[in-house]
Amino acid sequence: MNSSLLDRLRDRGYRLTSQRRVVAEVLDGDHIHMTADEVLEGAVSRLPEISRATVYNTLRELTELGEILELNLDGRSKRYDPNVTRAHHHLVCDRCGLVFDVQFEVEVPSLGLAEKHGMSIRRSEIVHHGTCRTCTG
Amino acid sequence: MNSSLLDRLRDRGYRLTSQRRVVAEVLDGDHIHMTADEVLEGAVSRLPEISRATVYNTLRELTELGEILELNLDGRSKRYDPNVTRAHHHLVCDRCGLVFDVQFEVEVPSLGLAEKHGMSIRRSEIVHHGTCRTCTG
DNA sequence: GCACGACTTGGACTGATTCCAACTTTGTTG
DNA sequence: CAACAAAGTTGGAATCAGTCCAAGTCGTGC
Repeated sequence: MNSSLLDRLRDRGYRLTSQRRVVAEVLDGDHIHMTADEVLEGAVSRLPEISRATVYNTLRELTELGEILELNLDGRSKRYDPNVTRAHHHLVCDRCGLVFDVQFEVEVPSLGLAEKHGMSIRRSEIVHHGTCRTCTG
Repeated sequence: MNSSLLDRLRDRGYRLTSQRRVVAEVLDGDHIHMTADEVLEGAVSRLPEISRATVYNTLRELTELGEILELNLDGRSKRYDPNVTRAHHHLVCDRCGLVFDVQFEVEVPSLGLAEKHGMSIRRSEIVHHGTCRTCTG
């Protein structure tokens, strides 16, 4: 999954730098919703000289390519979700920012023409907001 | 609707200040999704000496009381939606931040126990991401 | 009308993210 | 394999949204 991501990058004319390799490596996994800072932290532990700017650049590129999803779940940091293939909902604790995936077999119904207001829709997401067990106390 | 919002505030022990009145007034409407800055701008035009901090305070209070919804649609500013009674989706342009309401008669299916991961869910939202006509160019 | 506590204020501060100009590296070409 | 150009990286400055705070103001109940 990860090597093929790097392949796809190269095929699209992106250079394979050690930085991109490391970021891809850090993001690998299934129920991952890391902030840019967490990605940086993981990247630094593998490649100490990597910079914050590069992590942000790479996350933007991967998002634009559709390889990861950029999530604005709470109003704090964006989170990045490498699971773009299996549709799923997100469950967010509004207090601490904790995120769970929900594999829920209900499709978001697609919109009719009138409802689209002339927009082209790229993706639809379902987010459940609440409070996690720890924060409920 | 607006006077009753002020009534509800007073009933809960909040003082009726001119600032709160003005913010409530600015937020009144049906398909409104203003940023804090836009609320401030509207408030200043009615009460020039109102401060940014007060607008933020009031928006937080109204959100906590459930009188408005706080939306994190794009990664930029939060937006505030006074329509809390009629369930609806949001349609967001990821380029310019434009928001439309979609009155769509499909409920978000509620989650089973296992899927809640021990969380208590307060609200569920559906967001459609895309590009608006202007930004598609 | 007074007093008390709730509310407001502006300016400093924080956290997240973007920008930038100089430097480095990759992939290509001869 | 050496050299080159373009793409990528860097760290630090800058921006943007939002929060915090101590001092001053004002709504409300008596």
